[in-house]
Amino acid sequence: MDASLVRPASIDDTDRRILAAVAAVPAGRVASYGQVAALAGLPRGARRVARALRRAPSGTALPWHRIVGADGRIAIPPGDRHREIQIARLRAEAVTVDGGRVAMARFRWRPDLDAWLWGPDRAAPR
DNA sequence: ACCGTGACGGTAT
DNA sequence: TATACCGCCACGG
Repeated sequence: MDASLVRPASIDDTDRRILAAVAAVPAGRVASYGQVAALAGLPRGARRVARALRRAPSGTALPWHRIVGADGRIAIPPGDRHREIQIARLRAEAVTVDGGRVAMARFRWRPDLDAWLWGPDRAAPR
């Protein structure tokens, strides 16, 4: 058997770490591509994160919509329907999106702060 | 192997 | 705050 048929080279272990990091972002908060990369152990892997999400199946349960640019911008280019989907999903979680961007000072995920406010293993507040 | 491109990011202006 | 550059990394022609 060709392992590539079961575990395509297009989705390696690095991608798995990236997806795991994305899955860790709680509802109502957002993380930047670079932040996710750092969590996945890829200091300069922001673009790698973007690639992983771009390739993820559109029906995935992954909270990919919680990932935005470091400055809060919705990074998906206009014209791609996923851009509107992301905005709608964020708003559904009470995350404000103005002028195509999220106020990072208010919605950026801070794992340490959440732990301090709510304790471990608990969803973040809005 | 070369080169353009991008769901990026940090710095300078 | 916005724009311009440039470094970075992987992909595809």
